[in-house]
Amino acid sequence: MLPKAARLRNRADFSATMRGRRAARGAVVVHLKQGDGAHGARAGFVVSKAVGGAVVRNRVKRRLRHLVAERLPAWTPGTDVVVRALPLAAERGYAELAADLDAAIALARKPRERRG
RNA sequence: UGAGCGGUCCAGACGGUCGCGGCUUGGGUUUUCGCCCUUGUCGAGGAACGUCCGGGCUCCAUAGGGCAGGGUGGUUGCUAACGGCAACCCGGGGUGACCCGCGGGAAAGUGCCACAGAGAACAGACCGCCGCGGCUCUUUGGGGACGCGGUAAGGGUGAAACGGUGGUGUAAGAGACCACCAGCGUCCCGGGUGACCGGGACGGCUUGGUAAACCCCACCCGGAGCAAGGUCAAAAGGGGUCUUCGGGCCCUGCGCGGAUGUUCGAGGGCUGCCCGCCCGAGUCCGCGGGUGGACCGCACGAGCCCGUCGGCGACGGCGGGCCCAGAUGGAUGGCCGUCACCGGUGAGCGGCGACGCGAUCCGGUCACAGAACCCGGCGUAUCGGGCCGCUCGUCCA
RNA sequence: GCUGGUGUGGCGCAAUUGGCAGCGCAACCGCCUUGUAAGCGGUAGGUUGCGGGUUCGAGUCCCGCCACCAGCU
Repeated sequence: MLPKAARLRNRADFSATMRGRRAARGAVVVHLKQGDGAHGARAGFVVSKAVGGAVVRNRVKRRLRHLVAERLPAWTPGTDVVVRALPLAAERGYAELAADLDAAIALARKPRERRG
């Protein structure tokens, strides 16, 4: 899973990352912010009460942590990511969550064309 | 063999692999903090849940008195304590094993009892029954409506109608009187620690329900909560002093403004009021600012397991063994295999049949649910399974 | 961790000391209008969040749950 150093651990880091690029796919919303590279890539998770009880929330969080841990080494240092789970995530299996996460990250990384 | 009652235990198992958190062995690196590799070990529940009670612990003063307020409510025990548990008593349910009960007081007082009904709380004459009176009808037996009075045995209303049955009595009736029964009160005898139980004597013939209405009685209750509380660090500003004017050292612990106060005592603590007591030089309001970190508390405890003794039991004594989560954006997990279990499929086998057994393959691991200071309970949620004891019925011997 | 509140027709709200569960809007039907709206008349719609208990009788009183909302530290 994720060692302590690879996790976002305070409110300031979270809100900074949340202000970055956002993309949603399936059951997850990904916030991505490219930092200066002073530290390695880091990730944080937000699973609200709307997703379910404590057992469900923990299960969703653990699956997401495993998924992110597999992908984290590929990211450039300084990348901060916050993964938010939507209520739909409670019914998603491991493979489905993986697909959602990959799609959302790809979308967030792609330079978005300016609208309007 | 069918139906049921009570209790108790489990909460998929094993292996592989990749990981996470705590403690730890050895090594590397680094001025330290730390980081990396490595060794070993531990890592969710019976409800961890809801937060309905009780305690430990910490601070408030060592936790005081009275009133108010709140809680509990059969008895005897168990316990650190409880609103919990055990046994027993009483009442109710069940053929039974057994289950259910906020189960003190209604002759201390106050309140309430809608609608219906004649009358609803020191009762009450609507119908009926009975007597008397005049009137009237008459087939001369008697009938009818009316008035006055008697009557609580019958009808009807209601959740509830002021004891029940039988007799005496009477115009008809009535505890008016009598016998038995039920119930109440007082006293006595026996049993039990006690709630209470069994028996007897006497007394008015009889007193409704509601206290989860106010209330009375007995007993219990100080407040807040680990964000308790403590240690350290950091911080802005102010004052003093030295100065080579760069700054150094010491004290205080944010600054500014306002109000009030220093044995003529503010303010605070003991939740509200009174008393009593204690601390006592600050306290309150407005505006603006700083830090919002680390460690301790924090996991050896009313601890768990085994044996034995006492007790009907809850539980307790003794002996031995064991160490068993400690995170802080919050660890305890992901994937794979085998077995087991469950659901589906149903080759085939047994049987006249209903049906039973069941290869193979597919899917699932699951119900309720996640520690956050710690315990004892209660309540609630829940897929199933194992074991023990007991009851009632049926069949066979 | 602690504390308080709410739950009643589809929606918003009432209900005196416990005594027939109501009101407005909405819905449906009819009238009015050339038609619609407004207006008028009528109709239906309720496990009072759930489960127990006290009582003759519970939306109301007591106990236990469920959901939602708010506050304090």
